[in-house]
Amino acid sequence: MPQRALATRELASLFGALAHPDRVQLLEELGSGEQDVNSLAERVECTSSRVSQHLSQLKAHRLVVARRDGRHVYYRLADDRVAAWVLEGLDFTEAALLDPARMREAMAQAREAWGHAEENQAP
Amino acid sequence: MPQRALATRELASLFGALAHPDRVQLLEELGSGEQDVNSLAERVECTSSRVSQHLSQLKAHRLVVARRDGRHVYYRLADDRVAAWVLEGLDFTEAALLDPARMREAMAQAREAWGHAEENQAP
DNA sequence: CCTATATCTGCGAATATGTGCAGATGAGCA
DNA sequence: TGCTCATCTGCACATATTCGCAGATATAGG
Repeated sequence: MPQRALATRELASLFGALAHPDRVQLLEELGSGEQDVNSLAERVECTSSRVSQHLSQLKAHRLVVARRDGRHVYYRLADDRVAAWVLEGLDFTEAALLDPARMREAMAQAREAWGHAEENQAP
Repeated sequence: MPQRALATRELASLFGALAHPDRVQLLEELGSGEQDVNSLAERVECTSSRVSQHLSQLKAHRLVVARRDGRHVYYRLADDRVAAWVLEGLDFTEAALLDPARMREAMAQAREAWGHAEENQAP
């Protein structure tokens, strides 16, 4: 049954489109309503060029849709169900972070990525 | 609020762990019960070495847990809720594949990956 | 037409991920 | 102990992603 294999492959591809902190954050931001590229760029603190590229990926996977108004392009979540499903993952991750080992690991990776230390939560 | 940023980063990392067809298929296979590495290797048609590596990644993200029995290591889904959440994505993907454009694209990628043509569905 | 703003795209370098293979580890059995 | 099977790990190479930047397109207003 190639149909099932195709769906598996497609699902992995969808996960790939979500496998970047900026893109996850973009979906989070769009959860509270549509925004244009520049606003989003300020929120996630990176160039509008990169945000545009990220949004292209999300759009290619039907996660967001674009609407042009004048010189601005406003993006919003394409499908509430899919968006809810994606953001539901945040619950799992927050729960997972309650595990001290995983929390330490996540913080270590975050430090490495951000280049500075965060305040400690629990000793 | 670094807590939210950590969760975002962690969620992206989780998506990264799922962003491979073999790993998605492994979770699908484990949905019907625990299996050892060799059985899984036969199912996904790749070496046990690679399957072992994939399972390590899934285990690092608490998606599966391992149980040793003699010389065999049996893996199973770690959390039914998370597993259900992951596999719920298959519904969205299958629905997305009903879109002709995306279906063609997915089939093109699949052909490229598998190195041979599948039968056509609709002209 | 020309300029300015907003967004998108192309390109090369840095980085991450996947792959295959050789060999290590661990468990059972003679 | 030595042998074998099942699984895991380390290393080198191939491939894919990300990043920053330079420049292309699109739109509004003079």
